[in-house]
Amino acid sequence: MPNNSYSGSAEDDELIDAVLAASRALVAVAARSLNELEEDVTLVQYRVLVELAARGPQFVADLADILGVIPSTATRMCDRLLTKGLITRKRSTSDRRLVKVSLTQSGRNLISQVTQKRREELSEILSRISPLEREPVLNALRTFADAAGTVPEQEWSLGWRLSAGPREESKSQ
Amino acid sequence: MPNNSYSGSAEDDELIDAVLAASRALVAVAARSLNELEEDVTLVQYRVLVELAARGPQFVADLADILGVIPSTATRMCDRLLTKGLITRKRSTSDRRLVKVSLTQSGRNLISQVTQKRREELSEILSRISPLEREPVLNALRTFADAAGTVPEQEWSLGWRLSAGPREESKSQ
DNA sequence: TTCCTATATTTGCATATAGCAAGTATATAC
DNA sequence: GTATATACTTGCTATATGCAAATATAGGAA
Repeated sequence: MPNNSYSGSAEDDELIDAVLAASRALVAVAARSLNELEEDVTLVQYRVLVELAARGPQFVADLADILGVIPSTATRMCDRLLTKGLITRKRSTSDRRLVKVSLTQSGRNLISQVTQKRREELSEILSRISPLEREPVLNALRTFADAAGTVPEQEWSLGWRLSAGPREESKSQ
Repeated sequence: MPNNSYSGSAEDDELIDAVLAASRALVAVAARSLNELEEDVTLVQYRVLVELAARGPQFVADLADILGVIPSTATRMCDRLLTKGLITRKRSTSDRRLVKVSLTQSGRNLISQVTQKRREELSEILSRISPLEREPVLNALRTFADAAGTVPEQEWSLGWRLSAGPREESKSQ
């Protein structure tokens, strides 16, 4: 073993599988929470709302940066959210080139509903982990995230999309 | 604390953040590994190749099931991968309705390259976790994944897409 | 055999997502 | 006051996706 840095192999694969499985589960949770609404929103659109909720109103270019997409994509994302009444667009008076994007009350409501649903589902999952293990699990996840977390925000454009197609009223799946 | 089942709140959010951060990091790793190839493949397309590599040649309908999409989507995914020379399509002689999809050598090579790159990056990350913690971290991730793992494969269509747009030769990011 | 039905895949159509390039409006610098 | 830079939008193209309809084939019934 010439390398002084860790260079596992089978263990790497196990780690990949473990994190992917965890992430998969979480995405599924988010997706289910979203699907249970009447409002028809994709996961990508939902993330836009989440960022607006977390950071407050943003200009289009900033929003694009946050999402890791180019401005034109952000513009069109906003077009769709505007149509759905989840955001508003307002041109700045001080600099009329800027357009500020804000959540509507409807958008905020949607966030709360999804958050609530997700919290319930998460509790479900956590209740299946023995109380003694909860804290260690959480710490371990943080340790991993920290070690890996040197990742610029841009780089995850992300891995959210569950359905890009037209509405899926039917929840046929 | 009236509830007998766990019903954390701030902790739920921390857990969500931890897992999402971890998953984000991993997706970024996969994406970087993919971007460093000359071959121009999206993460969604890559996943098709991965499943074919793991399970061997598949019929279109089975592939669709595995990926959690409807058959028409699988067909068109195959169209694109065929164009790129990464898979072959062959109509079954015993039942001429069936089409078997297989990896080409080129497709297999791509998988190995990405796997190699990913392994290197993962080792990078693991080397930043103290050796003593590695095992616990891995176990914790598995514990979480197991607890959450009641998720039907279909439900994660997944959360892979990093770029759906046209090629990104420029790697400008 | 012929016809009906079930199955496997493909194709047409619509929408969302995404990048690039060109266009528009506005601000700032010289 | 013109040139340049900035912020956003629009046109174009490609990927990803679902639904519905079309196509081809298989299998069973009359």
